[in-house]
Amino acid sequence: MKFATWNVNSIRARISNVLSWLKTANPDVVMLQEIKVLDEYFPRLKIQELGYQCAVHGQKGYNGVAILSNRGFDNVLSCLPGGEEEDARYLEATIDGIRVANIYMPNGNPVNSKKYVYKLNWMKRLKARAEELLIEEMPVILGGDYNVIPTDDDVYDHDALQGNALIKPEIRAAFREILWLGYTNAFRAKDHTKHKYSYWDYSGGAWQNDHGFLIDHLLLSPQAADRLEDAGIDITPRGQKKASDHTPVWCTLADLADH
DNA sequence: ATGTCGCGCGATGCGCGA
Repeated sequence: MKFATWNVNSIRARISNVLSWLKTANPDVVMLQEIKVLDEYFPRLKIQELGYQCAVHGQKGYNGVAILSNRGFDNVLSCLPGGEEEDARYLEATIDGIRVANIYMPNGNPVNSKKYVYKLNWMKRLKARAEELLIEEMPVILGGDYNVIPTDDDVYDHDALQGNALIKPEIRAAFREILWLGYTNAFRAKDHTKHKYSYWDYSGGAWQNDHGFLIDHLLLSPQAADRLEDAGIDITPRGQKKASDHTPVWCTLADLADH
């Protein structure tokens, strides 16, 4: 069973790229971030034509998350518990016995602003939810755009990002706190190659020069990690016309029947 | 020749967020 996370930077601007990638990559579940659209304008039909159902938590102009599934959904939850819902950044559903949480973490820049405090608080709430999800001992995937570069080897030049919320030690520490609950970073469990990225800025020739960051992650609970078969980053969509600035990160879990 | 993109607003550019 193949899972992917992809910040598409507007689903309406990216629909051709997304449909094309679904056909090529054939994922079972896709977590989309920054769909930037109200639920009623989400291009459901085109996606349904490829055999996916859509759970959507949209917002006008900014943010917004959706989950695509070719195996349906149960128990959809569209707010991260433990605080006021300010933005559409969270969506959770059960798919084939796996609890899937789609995360669009606040960016947090500039530091020492309300936005930075908001990010730290959001991370605390996510940690609490991540801990709660472990209690039932079902497989859990926390996937999405974390806006966290976990180590200096996950960015082309950490000096260039000094003072940026994506690499702040306390942000990294908050990310590690979630991992230490017992979650495994799927990509890093399968690939230790340094300087592998999921995001390249549109400006300054970042893509052409491979000046990227690794900020999109799939975190697996122990029961999900036990079923991890493979994981990777599919950089092809980033090189295509009218690309998102992010590219899909994916993993495959063994089906229960094969396990 | 140029070099970021997408959005809303409500205009045919600008400011914002990323």
